[in-house]
Amino acid sequence: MNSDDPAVCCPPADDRPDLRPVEGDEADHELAALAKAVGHPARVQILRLLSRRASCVCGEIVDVLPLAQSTVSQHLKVLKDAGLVRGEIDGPRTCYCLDPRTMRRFKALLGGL
Amino acid sequence: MNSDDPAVCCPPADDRPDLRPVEGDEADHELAALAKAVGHPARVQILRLLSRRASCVCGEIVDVLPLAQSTVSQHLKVLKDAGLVRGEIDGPRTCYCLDPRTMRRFKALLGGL
DNA sequence: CGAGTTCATCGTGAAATGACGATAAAGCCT
DNA sequence: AGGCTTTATCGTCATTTCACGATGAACTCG
Repeated sequence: MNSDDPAVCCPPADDRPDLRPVEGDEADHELAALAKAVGHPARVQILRLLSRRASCVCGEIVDVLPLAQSTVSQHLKVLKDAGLVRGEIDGPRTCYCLDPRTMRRFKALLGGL
Repeated sequence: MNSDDPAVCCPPADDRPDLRPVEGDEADHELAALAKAVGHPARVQILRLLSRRASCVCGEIVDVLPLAQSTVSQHLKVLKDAGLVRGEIDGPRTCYCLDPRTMRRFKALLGGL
């Protein structure tokens, strides 16, 4: 097997179109949930960090943010539950990256109003 | 004076460019605050309502949403404090409308990541 | 003036959020 | 195996949010 993947956690990009509507009750709740997840400065910082480094970071986030490790982990969970971020276990650590599909969806929903 | 303005509350559109950066600590907090304001289904519904009707609504929002009047007023205050919505007193009622400038800013900030 | 609207604000209680330290789980290295 | 690192989860506490009814302020109209 090719054991020389340094940080293979981010999916290889998904360009399939998203056919879900950007209006209606469903879309409203979806948008609210995504916005809520982003509605905290620390989480915005995490997202920006992940968008900068194409490569996925893990515990470096803890070093950058002025927060306790458990707090950062909580924020990562919020982002992961919202689908904005993916986490892949890589040995003893976890590798995080943006989910570009959900990011696009968020922008589309916001654009819908 | 021209007293025949039916609902003159929305500003006449502002096309001036927004020169503020879309990155950095300031932008992070700005984005978080905007997202937080949008992070509730009722508030998304209000925004959508206002984006539909070019004309500004006021207490019609209360009729549409399944919430008490005071609750709707609270949500409107959140949106207003975030700058996403403008309210103009028009006689005994208040006329609300989107602030397209802030909406654009929100989309620009989100686009920045 | 006085009654009736319309909306904002206050006070309150239940629930969610944000932060932390402590602890547990899972993997690496010698 | 044993120790070390890394991360997730738990329990807790303080704060914020959400929803409501009640009250108050401002305006219109008879």
